[in-house]
Amino acid sequence: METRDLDYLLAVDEHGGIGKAAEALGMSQPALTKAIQRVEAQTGLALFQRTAHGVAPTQAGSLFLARARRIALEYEDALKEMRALRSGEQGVLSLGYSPTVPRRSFWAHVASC
Amino acid sequence: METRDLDYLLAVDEHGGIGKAAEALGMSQPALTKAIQRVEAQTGLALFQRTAHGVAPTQAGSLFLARARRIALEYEDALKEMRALRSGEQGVLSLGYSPTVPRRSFWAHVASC
DNA sequence: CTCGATTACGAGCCCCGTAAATATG
DNA sequence: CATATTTACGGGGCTCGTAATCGAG
Repeated sequence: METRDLDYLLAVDEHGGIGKAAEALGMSQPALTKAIQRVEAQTGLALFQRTAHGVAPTQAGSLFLARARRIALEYEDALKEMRALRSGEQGVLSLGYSPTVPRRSFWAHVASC
Repeated sequence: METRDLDYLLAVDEHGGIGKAAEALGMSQPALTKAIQRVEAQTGLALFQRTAHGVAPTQAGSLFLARARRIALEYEDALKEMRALRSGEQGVLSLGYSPTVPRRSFWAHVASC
């Protein structure tokens, strides 16, 4: 499964239709149709019910969409964290302690950072 | 990003080396090398430090691995839930209530399921 | 009638395998 | 020395676009 597929699912759910979602995603309707079918094949269940005015999540679809939202968010968070590390906004603070170092000079050193 | 890539990362971390991980994954070592580089390109950071005896996670790598573990688990959980739904082990229980239905016959009906 | 599904075709990309040479700690 | 990286080559699969047609609520 690709993270892109999660966005596809969420877009279809948001727009309530494959055609509209495809337009919003900047892709063709047949491509998105196939993408959704791909995911449904991987889960082994119909995730959307096709109606005359578009699509609506099935019960299984609702459950999977909830998980998809969660996973998509955590993936984005992971990338954000990496971006933060990259731009130096955030770092990993490591504190080492050795009994041979006087506590006073240790904290003085920390403070000077 | 593909979920497969998460497994690649975790395997490399587990085995402490790209060569060994590649063997465990049943793929070639150059392919896994490129896969890791792919992920590192997407995160914009080096996730593993190359040593003489294999590789070790960098600080950024440790952070990303933790998130990767979490996401991989949640993805598996999502698939498991779908599998459970599919095989009827689990379902979505919906209870509807209408004042016009006598409570006694309602519960009698539920019990008969 | 509206929207999704399907078909057919092809283009392009991506991932991987193999094999050998190179770099690094 | 062991391990990872790089290079070159090719195969295979997957994803998408287009265009047109079919199917169903």
